[in-house]
Amino acid sequence: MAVTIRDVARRAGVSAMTVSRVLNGQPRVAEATRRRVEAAVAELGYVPNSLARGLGGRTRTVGVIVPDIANSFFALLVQGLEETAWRAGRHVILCNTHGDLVRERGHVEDLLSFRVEGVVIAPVSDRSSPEIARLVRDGVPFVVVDRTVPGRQSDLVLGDGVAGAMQLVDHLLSLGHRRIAIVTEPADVSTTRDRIAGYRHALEAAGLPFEPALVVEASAIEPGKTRAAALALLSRASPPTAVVAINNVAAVGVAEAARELGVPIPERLSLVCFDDLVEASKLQPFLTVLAQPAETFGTIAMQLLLDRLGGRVQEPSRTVILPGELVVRSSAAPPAG
Amino acid sequence: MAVTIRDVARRAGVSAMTVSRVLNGQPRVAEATRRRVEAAVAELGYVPNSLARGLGGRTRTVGVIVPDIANSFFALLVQGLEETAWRAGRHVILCNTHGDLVRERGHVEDLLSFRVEGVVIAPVSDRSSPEIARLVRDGVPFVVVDRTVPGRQSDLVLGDGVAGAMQLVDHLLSLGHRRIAIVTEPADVSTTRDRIAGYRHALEAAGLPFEPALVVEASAIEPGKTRAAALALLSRASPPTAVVAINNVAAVGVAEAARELGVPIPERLSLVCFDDLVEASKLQPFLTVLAQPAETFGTIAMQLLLDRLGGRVQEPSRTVILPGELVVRSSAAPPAG
DNA sequence: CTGTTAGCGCGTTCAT
DNA sequence: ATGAACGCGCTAACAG
Repeated sequence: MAVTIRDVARRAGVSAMTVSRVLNGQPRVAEATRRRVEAAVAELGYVPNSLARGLGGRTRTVGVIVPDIANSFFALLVQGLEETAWRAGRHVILCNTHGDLVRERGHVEDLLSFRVEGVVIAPVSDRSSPEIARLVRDGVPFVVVDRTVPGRQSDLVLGDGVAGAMQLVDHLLSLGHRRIAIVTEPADVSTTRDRIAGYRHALEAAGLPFEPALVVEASAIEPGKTRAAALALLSRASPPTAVVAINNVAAVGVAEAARELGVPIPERLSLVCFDDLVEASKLQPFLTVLAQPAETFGTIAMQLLLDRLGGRVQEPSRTVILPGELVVRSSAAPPAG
Repeated sequence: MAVTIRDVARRAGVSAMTVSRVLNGQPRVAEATRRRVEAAVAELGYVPNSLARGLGGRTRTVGVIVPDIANSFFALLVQGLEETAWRAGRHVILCNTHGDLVRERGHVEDLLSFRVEGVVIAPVSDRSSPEIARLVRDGVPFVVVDRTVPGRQSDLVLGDGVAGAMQLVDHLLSLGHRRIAIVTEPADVSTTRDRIAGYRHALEAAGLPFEPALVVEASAIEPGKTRAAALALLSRASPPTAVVAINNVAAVGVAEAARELGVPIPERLSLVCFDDLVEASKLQPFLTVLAQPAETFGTIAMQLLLDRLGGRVQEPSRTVILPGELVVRSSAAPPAG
């Protein structure tokens, strides 16, 4: 069916070996022969079989595992990853876990079976550890992004959750807020813990108590949960005057709940969050955020992986912490009354 | 290095063939043998080599080519594609073209070289035709989404650009607008033409002239172009009272330009567009849009492809037109004065 | 029920 | 400068 290297060889009147040499740009081929082969390749529309190639050598393929490609943070991340991989002649096998550990495990196995040269993974949670272990065991280089996994040494690309949360909280404090809640995700994700830690630290540094009752758990996977949590939070007897949302999904949930309850933002509730909503912000600058360079997360993560594939790395592991940027818009204002 | 089927065979005291049979769940294997093999597989952490498998048979791999993964429409599309592929035991090789024909061509070749079983492509433009031809020639099944390509018969999943634009324009007309512009993209994309056609048709049906001067070309690839075009449009002596943006990117560009010029929306300019900005709309319901079921585009496109791979399709090609939904929010209002 | 043979398409020896 | 032979890991086809 498909045309093989032998078909090309026959057509050009040479051996398969010579065709292979031409294809791989090896030196010891007569110019005339090279031309004939190239002509044959073009005429036959020959495309080398990457599988056969990969069987013996490198597959020029990398795996990418993310929890939610529809989330703009991860979409941008993937964009950066794909772009960088492509520039290096690699292709990306994309795996979406939907935050499901079982699916993540399956995807790791599958990527292994495709003999990807490496993997970039934004793990589901701390419990992704066994999946990661699989990669270590098989000696497949990998880079972890956005969240860490306990007990695994690896290249890492992260945002600074502690510093970011502090900036956000400090901003709210400077506006005069004293009752600041945080709407989080499950604490088995390192990013969540870091951000909560920063939130707490900023509060305490300002001489304010850390009140566990103001830490409310939402979920990017179950949108209903976020809405319910936010609704409950805002309906309390003494609701917070400001909310730090742990990411854009949570922020959207809080905004929806506030609207539902007729609580205007920022007049009666200030709202800030991690991750910019790029399109929304251009449409109507509104949300005050700690913007993270999502696409850069991707380009750097892939670059770290490529470095390792190229064998030009001595360190056992490298960590890159990308600073976020506080972008002040109008969703946070001084508290009422 | 990696453990092979032979290692497993040795460990289980059987032949490679028997291991293969167990792995593929074939019937003619003694229960006891099966257990031993399964044990060996587990102990060795064996993962079958998909490349070797693919060399002889199916690769369980499909290619996905989109112009811009960072655009929420395509991110959702990809989400639908990946999810459906995964359910069918297939993996996705993701290719982002950035609207670049050269890159698209390269990607098609690469996907062919990986021997993907099929391809889902949102082509760059009409000029993607030769790339598509390549797929036809190699007999690789494919589905075209979101935009057509001239002269190519294939499965197709599209929105209804004509009807959608008519709904949008009718909405503006019903609000009393008579001077309605459309900010488009290059006309070598079928989707653009369809939407312009619908815009024109709705205008003429209302007895209004179609004025070429009110058709302004922007670009999702070059953001600067959109801004410049919108700026020029709104600065005219007699500017439009309403704008139909051909997609979310264009809408954002128009909103930015309006803000820059101090033109409030919807008070002095009504703005509507194709494609919802889901997060933005939940955050603050604002933009009146013709929402398209982006993720469904993906699930259906992949389903069409899988049907074809399964050989359970007789028709040479099938077309699915997905209706959009007019979602009225607050970015369009009756014209001033 | 299980093993042997052969070949998928390519690159890597080692010759010539 | 070019070619022949072998092997990568797996499975279909054919024994036994």
